[in-house]
Amino acid sequence: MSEDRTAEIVLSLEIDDAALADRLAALLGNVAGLRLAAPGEHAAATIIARDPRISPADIALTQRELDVLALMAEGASNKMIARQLGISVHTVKFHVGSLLDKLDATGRTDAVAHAARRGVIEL
Amino acid sequence: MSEDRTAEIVLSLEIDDAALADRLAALLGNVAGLRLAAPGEHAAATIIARDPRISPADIALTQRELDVLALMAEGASNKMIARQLGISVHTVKFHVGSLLDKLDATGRTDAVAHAARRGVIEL
DNA sequence: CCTGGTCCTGGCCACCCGGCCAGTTTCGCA
DNA sequence: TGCGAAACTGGCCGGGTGGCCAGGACCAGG
Repeated sequence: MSEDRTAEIVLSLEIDDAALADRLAALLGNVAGLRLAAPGEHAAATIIARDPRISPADIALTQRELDVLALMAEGASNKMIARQLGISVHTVKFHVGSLLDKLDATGRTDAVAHAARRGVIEL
Repeated sequence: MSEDRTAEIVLSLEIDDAALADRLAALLGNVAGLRLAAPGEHAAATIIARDPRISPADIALTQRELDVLALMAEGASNKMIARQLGISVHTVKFHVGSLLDKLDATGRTDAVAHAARRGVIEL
């Protein structure tokens, strides 16, 4: 294998908070067996800390809306969703309409993108 | 400020490679000033290492297809994309068709989801 | 020179989507 | 015991979507 288990583990940092980044860099710089990545260098793992103020509001979606949303993210049509959930196409469209409303989206593609951005669903 | 610069930094791990996770946990466990998060505990930062085998192949998309894809991810309709790029709706549909083909998607929503999963676009 | 790839355009058509109207049941909460 | 929220269903319809056919222009490489 190309993996050398004696090699240093290379870590890259993606941290919004500069103070936190400095503290982490200082701490990790003294640990034997791992190393911070040089700019552009491929890292085995990345340490991420995003500004939490960006995504505080998780939208209030009902269970059924979450079901529909998940299938939408899989690219399923209203008809397929209806079959999958054992409900009529009209009901699916009803839930999709609610989702477009709550997610402030103009269409199902936009809805999935918004939901993914806000962490409501995982792609 | 609410930040206590003497407190430990809490890190959580999201690593697909179990061996790598073990090595990192062992290394970081002995570092004074930081600590690994308990399950469910809020962490100041997250160490992420996704299985690279999942997204090795960045699909070969033409520049125009990337343009169309980006606008699709914004929820734009074919008509809006056409206006935005200064081309006809037919041409947009042509590129969308190519995208559906290359991304192995059944529809525009699926295409955006696949593209996001493979890192072709950023939501 | 000719082939292949990309980009562009047109028409046609079945189907899907989203918004509108209307109604039902079930449930928990005041 | 009402009352609203959630879930579900129906019909209707304009516009959007995706698949198919066809074509032309441009440019790099064989």
